[in-house]
Amino acid sequence: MTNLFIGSDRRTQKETALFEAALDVFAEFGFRKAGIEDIARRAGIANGTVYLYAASKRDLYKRAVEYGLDAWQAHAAKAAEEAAEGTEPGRGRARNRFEALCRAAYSYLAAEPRLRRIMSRDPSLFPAAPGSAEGDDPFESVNGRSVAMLERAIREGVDTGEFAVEDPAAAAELLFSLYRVMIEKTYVEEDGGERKRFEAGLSIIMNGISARGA
Amino acid sequence: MTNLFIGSDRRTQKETALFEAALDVFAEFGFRKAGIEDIARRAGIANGTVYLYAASKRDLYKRAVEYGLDAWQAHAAKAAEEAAEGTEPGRGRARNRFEALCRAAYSYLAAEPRLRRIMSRDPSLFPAAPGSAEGDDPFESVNGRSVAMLERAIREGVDTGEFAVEDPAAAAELLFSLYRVMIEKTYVEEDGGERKRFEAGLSIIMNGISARGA
DNA sequence: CAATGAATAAATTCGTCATATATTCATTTA
DNA sequence: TAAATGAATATATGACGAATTTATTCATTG
Repeated sequence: MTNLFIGSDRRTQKETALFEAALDVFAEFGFRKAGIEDIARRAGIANGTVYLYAASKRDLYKRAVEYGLDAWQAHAAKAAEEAAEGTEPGRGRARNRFEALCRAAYSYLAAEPRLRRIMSRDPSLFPAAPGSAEGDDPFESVNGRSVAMLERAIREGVDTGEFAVEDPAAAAELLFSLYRVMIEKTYVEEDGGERKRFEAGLSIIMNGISARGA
Repeated sequence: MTNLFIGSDRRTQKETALFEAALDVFAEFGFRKAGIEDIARRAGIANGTVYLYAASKRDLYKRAVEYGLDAWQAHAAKAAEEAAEGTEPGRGRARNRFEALCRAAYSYLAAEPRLRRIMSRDPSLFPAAPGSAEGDDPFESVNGRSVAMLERAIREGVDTGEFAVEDPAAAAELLFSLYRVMIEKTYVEEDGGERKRFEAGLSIIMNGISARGA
């Protein structure tokens, strides 16, 4: 173990290149028609090297998508934190955090055609997609964290009196589902009205969870 | 194919029997594995008679589902009207109508496993389902009427000051989409928490569209 | 003349081979 | 000597025709 840092660093770089290439190829061709050879070439590694980072093509798909979802989530979480930082607790902080979370998540995806494409092709990526059963979500971990993030944001508002929601957990689940629809509407229709629909939806939701007196 | 629009009583009865049988079989086996012979037998008519009411198996599917959606919609519309009847305009009538509309639509589907099954099997039945494009909705007519019904209910509330919504058309579209999610969550998970999620969602929406002073 | 159901056309399944591509592993590299 | 390679191998996929099932038609019927 002469240089553990460089070793792990190189490994991470290679892994990143692999997942980026995988996202490109899976997005362009879908799971079936995507080729390991193509992915390996684009990542600048050999065919067999792929199997040092994933157990199978399916596993590579899962890891690459998880990598993409993680980046998306991290971006949204960061934006929410930054929005909350400038505000005093209770003085609209929960609203700011919640709204920033929604906006950042939405706009990040607008700039990530690969994830949109992949999710469009493969509805099973979302928990309650038709055909999937209870424990079926392959991204339970990421999606679960997203729902938890929403729930925390809502609870903060409820605690400070900014929000009035009877069941924050159920509300978070519902909003996550609603979020899926907005995404669908965005990538499926692409009629130029997405932004408007997003704003209309966000407005209703913000109003819907806000306490009357606030 | 003969004239499909001449509606004698016998024909209507036969048509109804055919569509009912078709809903049964399509729900049980899905479009592909459903057999015309099976449907005809259950409807008590001969094989060839089916083609007096539909141009093809695909057309029969479309007509049968449309028949089912029509019944669903009619039920919800009736419930909304009845709820509105007892209330003076402006004195909570819009709220009553809107809430009744949502509840009736939801509970009707809970009692109609065939429609749930069919929609579950065939996500393309809904306008913005993955894979479908702009003019792709085979049930544009029914779905369009549903959205219009929502929009009218919202506009009534806006006019009387009960609701505060910037863009009723966008809101109606959004709510219709949200409705799809509730349905998905209902028939996919069946974990006993549907009712709770429905109530949580309806509460946020009702609050979200309501005017602050109302 | 609406309705029928046997006749016909069309679609689907199944078995086989040919091709492509996912995966392994003996060898090389750094 | 652990990580990486890429040719070798196993597995999956696609193409094709025959066999079978199923959708659709239409001459006949009540």
